[in-house]
Amino acid sequence: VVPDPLSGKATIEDVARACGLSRATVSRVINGEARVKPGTADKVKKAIADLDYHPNLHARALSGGGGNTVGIMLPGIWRSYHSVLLEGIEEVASQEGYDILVRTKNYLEHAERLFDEGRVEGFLFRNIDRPEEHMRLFSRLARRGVPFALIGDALGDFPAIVLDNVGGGRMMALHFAEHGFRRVAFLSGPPDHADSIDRYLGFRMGFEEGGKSPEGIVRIDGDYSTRSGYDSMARAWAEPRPDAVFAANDRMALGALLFCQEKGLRVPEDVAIAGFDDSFFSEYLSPPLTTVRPPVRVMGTTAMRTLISLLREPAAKVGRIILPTTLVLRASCGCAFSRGSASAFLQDDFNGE
Amino acid sequence: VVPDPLSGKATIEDVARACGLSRATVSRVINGEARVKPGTADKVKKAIADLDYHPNLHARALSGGGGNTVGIMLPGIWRSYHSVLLEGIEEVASQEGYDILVRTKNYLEHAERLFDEGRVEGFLFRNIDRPEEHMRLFSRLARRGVPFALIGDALGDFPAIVLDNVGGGRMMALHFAEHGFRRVAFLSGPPDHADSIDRYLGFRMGFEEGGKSPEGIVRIDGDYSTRSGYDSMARAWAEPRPDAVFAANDRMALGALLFCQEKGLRVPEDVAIAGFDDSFFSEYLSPPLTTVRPPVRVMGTTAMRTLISLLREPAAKVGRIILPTTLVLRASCGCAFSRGSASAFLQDDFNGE
DNA sequence: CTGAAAGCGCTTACAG
DNA sequence: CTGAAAGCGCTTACAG
Repeated sequence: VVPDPLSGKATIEDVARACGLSRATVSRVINGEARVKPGTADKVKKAIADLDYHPNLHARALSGGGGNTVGIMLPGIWRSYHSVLLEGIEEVASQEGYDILVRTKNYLEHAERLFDEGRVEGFLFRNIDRPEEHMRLFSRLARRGVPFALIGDALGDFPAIVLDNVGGGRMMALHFAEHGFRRVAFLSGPPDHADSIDRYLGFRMGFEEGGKSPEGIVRIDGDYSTRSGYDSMARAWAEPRPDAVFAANDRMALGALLFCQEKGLRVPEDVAIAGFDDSFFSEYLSPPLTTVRPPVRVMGTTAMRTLISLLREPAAKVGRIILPTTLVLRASCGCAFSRGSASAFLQDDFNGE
Repeated sequence: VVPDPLSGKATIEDVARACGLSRATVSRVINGEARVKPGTADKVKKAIADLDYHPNLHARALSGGGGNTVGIMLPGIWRSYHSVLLEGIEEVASQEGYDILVRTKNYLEHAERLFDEGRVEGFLFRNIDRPEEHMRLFSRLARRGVPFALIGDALGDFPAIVLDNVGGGRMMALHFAEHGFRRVAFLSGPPDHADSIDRYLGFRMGFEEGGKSPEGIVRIDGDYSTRSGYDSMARAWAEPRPDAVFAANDRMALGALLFCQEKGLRVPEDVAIAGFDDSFFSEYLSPPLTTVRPPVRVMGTTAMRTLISLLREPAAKVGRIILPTTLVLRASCGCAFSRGSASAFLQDDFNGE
């Protein structure tokens, strides 16, 4: 009675017939309902295996079963960061029986449609720019009761998985203090950007905690770009010279590094430099960049877990979940790892690309 | 008559009622069928807009409309490569009205289920390892008539979008010849790996074409790993010394570079080095690595176009599509770009991470 | 514990 | 050009 697997797929009707039961009973077995006689369930399971039966998603979803699909909206530019995030998300999704629909472009225009069409039941957003437009979308979704969570940047008070920026800044300051740096420049992002502000606050806090006077800190506003890191470094490099520079992100740290290269300043001998993000390029710079690493993969798993709990309990109140960062010490702060990456590459059989 | 958008979604029935027509007619308008009176169509469209109606995917798919979703199966380790690929794929998918289901892990086990459940109608695979298992899966899918295409590595004679490895090797050889290199080492991947073989063949071809004797080429087999690049370079660095080294991939080129660093050899003064892939780290090495760049984004768009044509015409015969590569000249081959990346970073407002 | 039946929201011959 | 009706493959009260 095994049907030709080539000719169409088996349906629940085929299974029911094969074991002499009704579709309803088969359905109950599939969905793991309690009230089915064990012997009956076994017969059904056998028939399912024999026929290589797979319940049709669309029929299930149509009749109220739910599509078990979520939309993951990522901006395209995140590259490796976004791949790691996706891995974390997928790991949890897979465990919980969800599939993932991904969009990296124009998701602002498509998100609602995906939901309206019944294609996805909820969303994870990694929003980074255009806060007003995101805010509008999120408000609409919230009003309609669509489950979603944000990754990375909080906006409004929607459920969000964010970084402990204060803690990251603090750790870096404590490390700077250990190195004995007294005069430091903080190359800030946009002065009104929450992440940058928190990194700065944490940095001040840690610096004092490390026994240094916060008077030794100069803050220079920028805009996160490599260019602005370069420019801010140029401004920072005035009398009295800083011992070290902490940039609000790695791109700005790279800009600062380029300035030093151009001026013939040695890093870390003349000035130490550190960043934030542990961007993919940071370990390849010369010297390799000391930085703060976000727990990217964990952000993914946490976000997906949060979304799933929201899917199951839409009324649940979820606020902000704050994830701790890690200090990554490389040569640019003066730690003796200079070009040590070489041996690491060889040992791990470095999996570049 | 505008229903509260909060309370459930409008159905085709709502639209039909709103304009006093039948569901069939509304359906025809939605699907752009010809035989509908223009005036009627307009009324329907207005009602659709008024009610903010979106056809339910599952109902559509169930009644034969097709789910317009494809599965993209990528190995997790590709990082930035895989993001760019996805962008290309998504661009075309979006234009053609398809959505994308992504899996980066365990897709070998899940691919068939995704199809069996009706979740996806076809696949794009970026397979890189375990050829036997992939081969088994692909054969089964082909037997069942499931549309799919491979990206990057061809396997069997399934539809595949591949790189012009011969052409890439040839371009590098021609460039080496211009530099006047006469003795060169080719650091090969596994001796039976098609990509590596083609890169080698192209290289020989180009070297001769450039007026140099292929006798000057030494080939050393490896396995693509950084470690093996290091070891092969150690073997290559024997009398008579090579002027230049071409590695079958950037990871091996990195290994070669590490060997040189350790031995105090200057690159490119003592020996030039080039790779293949333009891996994300290649431009950050010191010196930045000369390499061959695959058209990653175009591979994505081409793959998706191919899949869509297969979806529409399952019987169509699609073979291998070979895409050209680009030579990327940086400092490691002796071109005067030494550390020139700096200015490039600043000009483009380098979008790292 | 099990089954008959209604219904999910569409599409598509079949009539007219 | 348009509509009534069947059907896609499930789930889920409702009976028993």
